[in-house]
Amino acid sequence: MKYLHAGYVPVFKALSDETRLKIIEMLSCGEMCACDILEFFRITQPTLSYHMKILTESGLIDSRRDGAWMRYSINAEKVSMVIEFLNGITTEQETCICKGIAEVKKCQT
Amino acid sequence: MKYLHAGYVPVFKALSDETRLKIIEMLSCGEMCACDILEFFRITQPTLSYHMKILTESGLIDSRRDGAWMRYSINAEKVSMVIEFLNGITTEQETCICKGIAEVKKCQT
DNA sequence: ATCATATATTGACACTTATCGATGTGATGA
DNA sequence: TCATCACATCGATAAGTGTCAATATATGAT
Repeated sequence: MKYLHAGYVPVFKALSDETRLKIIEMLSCGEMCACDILEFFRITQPTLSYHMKILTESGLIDSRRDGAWMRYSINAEKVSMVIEFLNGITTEQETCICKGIAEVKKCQT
Repeated sequence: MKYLHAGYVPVFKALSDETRLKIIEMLSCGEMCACDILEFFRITQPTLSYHMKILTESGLIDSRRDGAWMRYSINAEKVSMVIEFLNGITTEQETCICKGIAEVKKCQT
C-alpha cells in the first residue's frame, strides 16, 4: 500500500462531473478567465464558481487573480501525478495492498 | 470536442471512493473473489456488493461467476482508455472544445 | 429436498452534491 | 465617491451516495 488513496478521492470527485471535464478540456489550450468559461455553459455564475472551487481545491486547476478577473489554468504536474497513481494501482507492484494478505487463496477452492 | 465526456463520468465516480480505489489496487495482482476482498475491509457484505456493482458497471472491473463465487479482475483496456482520455483533455488538441470558441479573448482585456 | 455458503437486492437513513436566486466583496473607471 | 463589472458566498432544495440490517437468490454438498 504505497499510495495515499484517500488523497486522490477529491481529484476523482472533481473529475466526476461532465461540466468540470469540459472546463478542464477548455483550459488545455491555455489560461482562461471565469467569464469566458461561463459563456460556454448553460449554468449560472454561482454554479460555475462552485465548480471552479472544486477544481482548484482538487489541485487539478490553478487560479490567480488578475485585476477583476480570475485566471484559471491546468496544473499539468497534478495531472501527471493522477495518471501515475492510476497506472500504479492498476499494475502489479511489490508494494501492492494484496502482498500483505497472507491467505488470499483461501476461498479460491 | 472529440471526447464523450459524459461517458467517463461513471468511471471517475467509481474512482471517487477510498474503498473502491483500494479494491482496484488489490485486483492489480490478479483475479480475486468477493469474500477475499471483503476480509480486508471493515464493511459489511452488502456494502461490498454495492461497491463491486459500481466498479463493474463503470467498466473498470470485470466479473465472472465461478460456481458460488464471483471472480473480479481489472479491465486493463478500460484503464488505458481512461488514462488516454485524461491525457487528451489536459493536452492541447486540434479537436479541443475551445477551438470552437470564436471570442475566447473577449474579456482578456 | 434440505442445508450451508456466497452474493445480490431492498428499504431506511444520514450525508453529500449540483443547482439556483439573492446577496456580499473586490477591483476598475468615470 | 459611486457605479459597474467580475467573482464568491449563503441559504434553500432536489437528487445522489455510502452504509447497514434484513431478506432474497444462487450454487454446491449431503
